[in-house]
Amino acid sequence: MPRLGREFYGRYTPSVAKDLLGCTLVRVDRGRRLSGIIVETEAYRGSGDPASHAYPGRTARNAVMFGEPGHAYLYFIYGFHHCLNVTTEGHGTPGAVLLRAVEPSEGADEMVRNRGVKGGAHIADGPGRLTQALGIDRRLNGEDMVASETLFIEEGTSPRRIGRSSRVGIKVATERRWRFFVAGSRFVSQGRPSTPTEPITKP
DNA sequence: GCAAAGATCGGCT
DNA sequence: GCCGATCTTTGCA
Repeated sequence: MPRLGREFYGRYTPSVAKDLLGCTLVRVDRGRRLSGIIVETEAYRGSGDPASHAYPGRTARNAVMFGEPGHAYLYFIYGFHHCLNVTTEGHGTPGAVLLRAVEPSEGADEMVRNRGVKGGAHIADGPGRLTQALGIDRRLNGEDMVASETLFIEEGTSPRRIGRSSRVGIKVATERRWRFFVAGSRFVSQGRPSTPTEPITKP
């Protein structure tokens, strides 16, 4: 499948987050292709979104969010985990979509090894698990996912039923339901409510 | 300089 | 369900 282009990412962030469901995240690690179908995302914007890293303004860490859409924004959290985002919007408006879970596709055996846990469950259902499974860390911060040979996203088929909820792990702006997931998928990180899709309204 | 909080995970009760 | 691990970034003195 062709990969997503700049124009896909350069849109209203919650729309990008929703449209990424069903697309394939690809990581080429030491010559091997690892991939998974995106089943859960969250949208983060800038001013007006207190839950976003970009809310207080541009800093050294969040600079990528203020740049060109389609780049990887990676940060280290809780002393243990990396989180992978793709930047959105552009033209001075910060935005990023947090990739929270994928359904393992190519190279699932290596993902299990990367995770280093027993059993086949919980391979990439959570932002920290996802990056560990695919061998992604901060060295890829700023990577241009439109042109990169090692980290990019390919087109896919939009899932039939999409659920949405408040974002996970935040304490502010919980009224915004900017977490999107494939309804009924057992690969999402938590909760499988059968919430129907609603139109996305701009603030 | 220093203190505090953080878009989490895994193990244990 | 609760708790501890571990470290980066940021804000304020």
